Amino acid sequence: MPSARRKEKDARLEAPVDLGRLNDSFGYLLRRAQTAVFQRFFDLFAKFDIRPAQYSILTVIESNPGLSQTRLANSLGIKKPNLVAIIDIFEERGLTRRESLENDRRSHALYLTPKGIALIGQLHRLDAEIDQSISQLMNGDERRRFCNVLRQVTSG
Amino acid sequence: MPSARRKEKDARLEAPVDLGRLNDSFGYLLRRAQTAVFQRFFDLFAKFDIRPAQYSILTVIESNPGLSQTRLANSLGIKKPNLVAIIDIFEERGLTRRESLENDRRSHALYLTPKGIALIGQLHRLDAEIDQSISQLMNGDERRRFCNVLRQVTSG
DNA sequence: TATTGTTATACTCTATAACTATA
DNA sequence: TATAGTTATAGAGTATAACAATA
Repeated sequence: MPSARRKEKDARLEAPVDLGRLNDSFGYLLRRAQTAVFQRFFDLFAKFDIRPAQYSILTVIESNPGLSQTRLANSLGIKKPNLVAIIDIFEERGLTRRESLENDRRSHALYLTPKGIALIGQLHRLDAEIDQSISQLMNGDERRRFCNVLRQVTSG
Repeated sequence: MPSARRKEKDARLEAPVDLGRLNDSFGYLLRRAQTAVFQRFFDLFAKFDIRPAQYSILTVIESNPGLSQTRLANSLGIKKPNLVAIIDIFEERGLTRRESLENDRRSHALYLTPKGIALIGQLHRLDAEIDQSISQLMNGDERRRFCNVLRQVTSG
């Protein structure tokens, strides 16, 4: 296909489609925005071989050293069975360790290793970078308001 | 386990976990909010055996009668191959139809059937219901601002 | 040579039931 | 009898390569 026609065709292909009611559907807008932000996380974290969910898990272990897998899973809305393989991989990579408790030997206390602590510091910087690129679209008051709205939406 | 201890244990299990930096991560808050809203869509649409992605597809066909599968897929950020089975199911259920084009017989023009039109009307009402429950957390100006921010985040 | 719709396929994410060892 | 962690497994959702028909 000649380049002129090619361009014409591309334009038609990318011509605006009317999204109709979706344009004003909070649920749809939220979905698309979340997907876009996730993609940025994915790309930025790729060089550390860390995915968004893994980042959130390391962050919670960092802030709550010694917590159990059940509490960790509940806090992030992850099912316990799906956490096992993730923690296994962290241990293989030397990022976290499971410590046995003397008073309840069913439970494991989770901790970051020094290597894990070093990594999460780098990841936080990337997270903050993404956050800043979004935050610049708003002023400080708006950002606080929107974060609160998002928290309210999440909890009920 | 006695009921008193049971309660004690539940409290400990549900005790607040510090999410650390995630508490101020727009990406994380967006993710959790989107998941929560999706769950509401999922539950509300269940009685029509329609999932959120299916709702968005029907909506775009409604607003752009005769568009092709490629344009439909591009507009919603869906890969073409993943659209095929969805449209097949719509046809089996008598919600949409593919019409052959005389000038380009590779392409199919998509249309809602009368049954599809009736259904999408009901779905829009449910979508509006969810939307209203979220919108009441803000005033009108905030909602418009927030939607604009979400659109900006989505487009880059 | 390029594009539309399609098939096949693989990978991730998520969800549930059931097991084990402890309590 | 109940709980923590685990295993196995099944279902969505999503991604890519490659094909046939058509342009």
